[in-house]
Amino acid sequence: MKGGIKIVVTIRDVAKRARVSVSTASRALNSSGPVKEETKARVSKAAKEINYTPNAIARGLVTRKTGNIGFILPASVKGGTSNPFYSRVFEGVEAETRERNYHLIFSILDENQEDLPRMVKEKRIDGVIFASKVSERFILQLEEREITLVLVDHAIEQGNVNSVVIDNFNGACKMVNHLLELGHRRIGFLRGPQDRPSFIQRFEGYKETLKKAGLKYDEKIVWEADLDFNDAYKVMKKKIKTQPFPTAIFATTDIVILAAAKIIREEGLRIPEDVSLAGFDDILQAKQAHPPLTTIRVSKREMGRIAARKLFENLNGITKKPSQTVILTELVVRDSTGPPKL
Amino acid sequence: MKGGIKIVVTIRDVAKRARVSVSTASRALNSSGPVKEETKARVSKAAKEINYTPNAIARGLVTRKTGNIGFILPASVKGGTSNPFYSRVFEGVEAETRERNYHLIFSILDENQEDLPRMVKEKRIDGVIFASKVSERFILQLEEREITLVLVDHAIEQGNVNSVVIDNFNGACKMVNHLLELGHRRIGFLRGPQDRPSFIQRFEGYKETLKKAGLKYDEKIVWEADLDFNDAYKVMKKKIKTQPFPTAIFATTDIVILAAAKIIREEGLRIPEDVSLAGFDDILQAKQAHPPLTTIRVSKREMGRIAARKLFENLNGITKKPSQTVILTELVVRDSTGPPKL
DNA sequence: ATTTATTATAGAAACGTTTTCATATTTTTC
DNA sequence: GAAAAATATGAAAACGTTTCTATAATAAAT
Repeated sequence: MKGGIKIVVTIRDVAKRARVSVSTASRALNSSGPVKEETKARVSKAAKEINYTPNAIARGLVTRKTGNIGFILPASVKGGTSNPFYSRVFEGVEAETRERNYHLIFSILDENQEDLPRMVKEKRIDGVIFASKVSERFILQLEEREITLVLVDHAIEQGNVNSVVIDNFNGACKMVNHLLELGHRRIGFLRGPQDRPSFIQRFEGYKETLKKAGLKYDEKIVWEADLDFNDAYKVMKKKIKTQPFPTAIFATTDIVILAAAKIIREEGLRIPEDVSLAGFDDILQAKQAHPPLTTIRVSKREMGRIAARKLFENLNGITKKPSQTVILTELVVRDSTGPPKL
Repeated sequence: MKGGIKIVVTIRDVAKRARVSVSTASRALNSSGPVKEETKARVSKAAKEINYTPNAIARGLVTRKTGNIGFILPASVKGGTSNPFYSRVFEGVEAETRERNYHLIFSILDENQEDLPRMVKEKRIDGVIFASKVSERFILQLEEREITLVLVDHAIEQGNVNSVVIDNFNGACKMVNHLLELGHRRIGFLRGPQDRPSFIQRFEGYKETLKKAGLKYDEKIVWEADLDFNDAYKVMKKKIKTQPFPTAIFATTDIVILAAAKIIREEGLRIPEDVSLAGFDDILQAKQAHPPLTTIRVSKREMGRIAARKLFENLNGITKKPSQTVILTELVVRDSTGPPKL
């Protein structure tokens, strides 16, 4: 075995050993057609004895299924693989994929790339999960090729596309209500780039809730930051002098509020005594922070699982028409919010 | 095109259109054999016109190369996909993989699984990168199948295995020296599980440096914690009462020292005035923490890139014999360390 | 006991490439 | 200008499966 001759065990060897034809061996192994119990046993035994494993490539060629699915993350997502939100979504996808005996190809996509990723063009995958923003042109191209697609944390206006999205609007409402109940009347909002539906919705939730409470919307305390720590830090550094300063700040994202927390503490202000801070997503660090962060919990892992499940249901023809699943949120009150100073 | 008839463009179509045989078409497209400039141009043109993309599966069947590589993370790694260390390593692997036009299959491996992962058995990959701990039996099985392998953040005693490891020992020495220079004489160590070479080496670095400085090793202030936030938090909660308490604590990992920081702050102690804190790895959160963490920087992304590069060099026959690459570290002094109180 | 239906098996084609081998064409050499 | 060498092309085999079709063996029905 070690002696230089490379031995590749094929189904042909199994067939020979079990003294059946290749086709029966195949049928026996996959239970894909009639075969006598006795021979079936004989084939399985033979396969086990010579340690046979089917070659996925060869199989894929004829079945036109690869057993792989793709997970694509746009290059614009801050933090890439290390992004605390999407890495958890990915975790869910991975778990579901593994349980179903599929394999998972991961890829980062440059958005202004004209063409479909090679992954799909070369037919390496059966379906694909797309996280975050995708261009419509892209989706159209996928549809044309009849590649099953699921969007996660993003929905597309027109068209029937599978998607798993967050109930962003109500999540934001919950948080603002929480702050209102604590007695805050001057609540700032640190919003993300407004080119993504999720962030727009969160902002809408903020505005709407203020309005309902009869409070006027003050754009002096609505600031915009990119969704990474450094940028948010810079933005807050500029805005920290705003007068009158809000008694509470709510941010589109935990990351962003964490950056705010840093600068606020550096300025000698106390959280929540001087200013309450609230985030969205409930990433791991929210709980670990000091003080632990009040936030809106999103089941990121679950989102991934659901997206994957949706994909598999489509692949296996269980479902045919695309659907949108909305993930509900939960208010998690920790120590970064409290009543305002009098 | 939309009308139900599924059109699959194959090399046969290209050949027909360019009025050459399939074999010349193949040669032309891949520059894999002699073909007249003129016909080559004709073939390329034809291919472009009908929008031909080679089917990777079919190609893989004959070339016995898939163009995929695997990245495997043991299930025991805390945080899985979200682990702040390995997710960055993965990022490096991904980047390198993409640049080389390979694809990346990600998988989590249950360690006490007897058998090789399906990914390799079914020949879906050309080579594999293994992060963290791997069982020797596993490596042997891979060698037997002649699957190229690179270990990252782990080395194996016996045998010639490609690996990329950290200079853990010297990294730890640097940090302890830094603390000594600040004037600390009672330095605690929060170590990780001692079943992994990396963590043993870091611990050795700690002990050795103390010894060289003529300080005695006090096991009362050497504590062991699992490498996740919660466990470290629990451990520290128990040990916080230790008397006399160290004036500085060094931990195997940033995560662990971050957990320690939390409980220390909750106990009303100040960092670094009352106790200096130092970590290892320089994960993103180290810089973002309050106060920012003094730590040992490891180029995680670079580790991933190097590992991948090593793999590709082996796959392409550029290098034949396995080698070990040691990644050097760098002391990063931030605000969590300072001179001890008198 | 014969026909009919059912179940088992085998042979061959197909999947879309690359590669080997043989043949045809062109170029070089003497 | 013929022989030799180099270059260009095409036909067919191969990669390892699954699946289709045809035939053989068995069971059920008359």
